[in-house]
Amino acid sequence: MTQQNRIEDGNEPVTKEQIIESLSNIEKSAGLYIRIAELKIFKKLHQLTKESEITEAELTILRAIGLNPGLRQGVLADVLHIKWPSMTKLISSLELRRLIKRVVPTHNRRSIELFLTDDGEAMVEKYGPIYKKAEQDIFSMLNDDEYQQLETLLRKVSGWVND
Amino acid sequence: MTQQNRIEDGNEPVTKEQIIESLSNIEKSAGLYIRIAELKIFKKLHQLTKESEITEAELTILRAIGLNPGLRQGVLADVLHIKWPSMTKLISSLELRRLIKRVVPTHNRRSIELFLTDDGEAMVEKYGPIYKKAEQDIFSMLNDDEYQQLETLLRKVSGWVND
DNA sequence: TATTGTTATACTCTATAACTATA
DNA sequence: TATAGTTATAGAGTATAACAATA
Repeated sequence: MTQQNRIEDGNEPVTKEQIIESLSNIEKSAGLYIRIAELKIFKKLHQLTKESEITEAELTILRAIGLNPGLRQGVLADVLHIKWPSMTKLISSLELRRLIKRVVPTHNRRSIELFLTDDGEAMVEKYGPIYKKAEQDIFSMLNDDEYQQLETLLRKVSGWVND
Repeated sequence: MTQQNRIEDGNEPVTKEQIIESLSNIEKSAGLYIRIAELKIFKKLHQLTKESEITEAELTILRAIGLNPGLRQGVLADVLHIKWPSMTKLISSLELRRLIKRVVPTHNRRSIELFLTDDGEAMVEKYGPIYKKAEQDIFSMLNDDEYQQLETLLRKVSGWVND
């Protein structure tokens, strides 16, 4: 807070472009780009989230359950890199809103299987396309080929290489 | 985390691989992959951060200042998609630790220019390679060509296309 | 004893808005 | 009035550990 030595007048100010240019030149920095890209996506989605009844994370969970009825939440948490306590909260909230139901199977009463309710399915139907459109906007600067490449590379990096 | 293979009465349990497979089939989902990749990176870096005197975000800021002496923090905040109040905290912390100095130029006393101290430069020298090594690990499943492609594509997505 | 999930707590991040000061 | 940065406060997200119930 204390003022310091006022030296060197007449410096040209550093512009955004110069910073980007210089940071880009730090050897390998895909990690930095991923972070920036993620922040951009997050901003966009956050905007959407404020206007909708559901977040993108919740929608992903609903989709996963819809595609895999009977899914256990622990398994889903591991796949999506979400900690169990966080998943508990998310699932509880979704259940409160009647979007999913929990079923305790008789053969193993310590696990809980998840299913979509009709409302849950309707939610996926409704917001799926909206979030898809948002994603298309985010990646609109890539052509189809490039998008495909990016997807493939990111799948490798994320460890989701099941082909 | 590893056992899933007990196939019990009627419905077989859903495995991680099945979830990944099914989620992968949701048409366009690079956003999801970016998030997962980011989480992986974050985990790795967090590990490093706990053991070092500086976080990756701080190191990026130091690097940016080192490469652009006289940088203003508002400009840097915008480039890195960090809000001003957050940047204020980060910068204050770095100043307290004597890694940077703030200089108020005489020609515009409401702006503040940033410079690295010798300690700051030493910090970049010390931890730069460590974080670089971590990044190489994270992307080790890509060959050089693939890494290059990924970097180029992500730069486009992040809006850092200055070429 | 190991698995599956929950609760409680604390800590980091970030967002927002109101504020100071300079121009 | 606009710009540059700060402070204050509150909210979301996540981590950790301790806990309960089932196997």
